[in-house]
Amino acid sequence: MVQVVQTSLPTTSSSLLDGLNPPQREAVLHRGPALLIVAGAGSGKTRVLTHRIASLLETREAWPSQVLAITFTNKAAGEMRERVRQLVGHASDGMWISTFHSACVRILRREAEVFGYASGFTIYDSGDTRALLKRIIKEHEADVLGFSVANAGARISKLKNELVDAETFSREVNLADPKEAMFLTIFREYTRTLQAANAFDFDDLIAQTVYLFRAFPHVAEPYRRRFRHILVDEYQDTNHAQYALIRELTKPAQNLPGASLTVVGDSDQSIYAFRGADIRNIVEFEQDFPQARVVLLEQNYRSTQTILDAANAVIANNFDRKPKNLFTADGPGAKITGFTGYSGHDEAQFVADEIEQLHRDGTEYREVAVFYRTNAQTRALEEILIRSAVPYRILGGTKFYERAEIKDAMAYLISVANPADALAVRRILNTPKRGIGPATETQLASFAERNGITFRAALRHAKEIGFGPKVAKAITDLSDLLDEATAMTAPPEPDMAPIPVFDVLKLLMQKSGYIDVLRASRDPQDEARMENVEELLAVTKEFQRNNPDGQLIDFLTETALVAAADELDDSSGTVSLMTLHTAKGLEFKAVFLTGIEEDLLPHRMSANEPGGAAEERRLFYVGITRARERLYLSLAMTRNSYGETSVSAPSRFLAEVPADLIEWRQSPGMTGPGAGGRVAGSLAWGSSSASGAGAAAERPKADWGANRVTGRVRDNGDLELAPGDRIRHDDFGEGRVSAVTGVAAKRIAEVQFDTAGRKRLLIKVAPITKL
DNA sequence: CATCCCCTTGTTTTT
DNA sequence: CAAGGGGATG
Repeated sequence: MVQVVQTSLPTTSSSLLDGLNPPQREAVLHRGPALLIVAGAGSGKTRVLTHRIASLLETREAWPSQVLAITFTNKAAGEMRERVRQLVGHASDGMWISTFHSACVRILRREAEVFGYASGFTIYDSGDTRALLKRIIKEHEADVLGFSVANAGARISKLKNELVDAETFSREVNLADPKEAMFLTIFREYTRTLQAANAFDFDDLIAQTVYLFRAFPHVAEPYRRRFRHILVDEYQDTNHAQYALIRELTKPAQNLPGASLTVVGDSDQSIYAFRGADIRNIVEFEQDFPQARVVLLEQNYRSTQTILDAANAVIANNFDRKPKNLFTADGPGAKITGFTGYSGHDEAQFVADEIEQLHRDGTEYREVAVFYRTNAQTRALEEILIRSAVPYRILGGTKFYERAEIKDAMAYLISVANPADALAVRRILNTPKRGIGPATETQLASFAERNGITFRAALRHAKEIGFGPKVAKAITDLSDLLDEATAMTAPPEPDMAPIPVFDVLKLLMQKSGYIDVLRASRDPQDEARMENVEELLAVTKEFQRNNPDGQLIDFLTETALVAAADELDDSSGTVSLMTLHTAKGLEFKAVFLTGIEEDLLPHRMSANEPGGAAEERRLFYVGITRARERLYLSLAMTRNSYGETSVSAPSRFLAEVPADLIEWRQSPGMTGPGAGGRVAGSLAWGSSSASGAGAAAERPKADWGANRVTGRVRDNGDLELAPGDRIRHDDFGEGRVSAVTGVAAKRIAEVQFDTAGRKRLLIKVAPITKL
């Protein structure tokens, strides 16, 4: 096919192509309806995408406003915007560079009225969804049929990602099956409640946008006309709803061909099947878009060849994939370090010690990351990192916005922004305690239902319902407070500027008595809660600084859509801990992959599912390819879970890493007789590990025997230590203090142990005694 | 209506 | 081992 368009346009300047390899250049320069960039890990895809956008602008093929770029996380979006700005200056401001979810919220807020929603809708997070489902399941006693919040929620989510809503489902369901009938009831009620609350859950954001475009073509039309160039990153992780959205947006508009679509992805990094990601979206891209061009990026600019060799060898075990081989022009680099601990704590101690070694050798803490398969594994790591005085940060996990006090504060704001949201109002009804119990709540709810008004509105009628004077006053006070806050956000005079979110939240927290209750409490945990509320206030201030015109609803949108990886602060001088899933798209100089054991990686829940093991292998692959220079693989012989210690076995994936790439500090084969007793027999290895075990056997056993670590935590109060003091450590034996740094609770002793080497210990919590 | 205590229950990843 | 629910008590 002749690309007439291309030759008639000015060409992209050489500066945009400088330093790009031939396939990268092709990916920047190709013009046509559809382009698939198969980008292996670390192959410079962000560079290609940003240069492609800059090229489109430079040749005047596109206005900034015609560009829609979709990334996986807000952090990635911010990064891309920044890099585009460096290339084209403030022209980047007019582009939409965001996640699927943010883009859809933006569209929905604009168009909500078209299909019966108000623009101030609430976004329900997984916690809200859980609470709602819990209530519905309890109400219908659905638990006796085997329904749980988890399984019902997962199923609803799955259906929504397939664009099946409750009514569509009702047409295909077999009502003779009581379980199916019950599920339909749950699904319907869940949908109905969300609708009544003027709320969308995460899945709705995508699915409802698709529905909106399909049901109201005149709404879709302006978006189709506007976005002429659509670019989607991490395409391998799109689900059906997201795919459908892209299809809707790339449909021809009146007198206009469909937008040009560029997708970037790597099917070897598809790790979100559980969330509905459909690997077929990328595998069948060429059938979907018959005129598609495919460009392959295989040269890696991130990792050493050793790391790439390991990654290539592991992923080669997945069948039905297109062969792909990552390579680098840089050297082989250091070998991969392997370590087998006796326990999760022992493994964690290895990680802590090794991080300290890296740090002494000049690697900054923020260049180091520790990955794991499940959040539960953070416990042991945290304990030891604290004790070893290694500064760290956990991404994801119990997130800031999931803490009860933060959810409370947010519920106050939501009650103001979206009075239809009964869940939010009910949450704050008796928080802080004002003597309004479940009975009162039920009465309010039924009053609202009888009179066809919202729960929020029912609060204004407390006197008519006939509560006692105390209860009625409590309700009226709350209602008045919410009214006062509402008036602040939506001033009666149109030319008056709305009051900043900070002041609204402060008013709500003060007048509701929330802050007073926390302050008066003797519970030490409430002190932390107080600090969290203050931190949230600081967040609102920061928000106002970044968005001078930002409304309450914008603040709520932003906070509802923060992802784990968004929290990563590159300037922080701390080690990053995160799950393998969160690690996608990131890179670090040194990476620790922990818990490389059967039942953990691959996880036992997915090992038996069809395609499960392959996806877990991709997860391992993603982890490996995050490392630039140093990669560590560790596992433990025993692991504590649910109060019990169980024996674990090395992951099948470990044997897929060529043995000559790993230098075992302590291999699974070595943790045998004398150390782990009978356990060793169950850890028998394939032949591939034999040489690894041999190489590491040079180290004296006593050395790592001293590294066995227990999981107790203690408090030494203000034990005084000075250089020269002799101490005894429960795990490391005796040693001499060589230095003391830090102050108060953060004093750190550097100790030269007689057998266990040099360690840094947080004096307050380390299991030590002065001799 | 609030608080305390016992019991059950659950074991993956998340926008 | 944890958190969360349910029941009994103040």
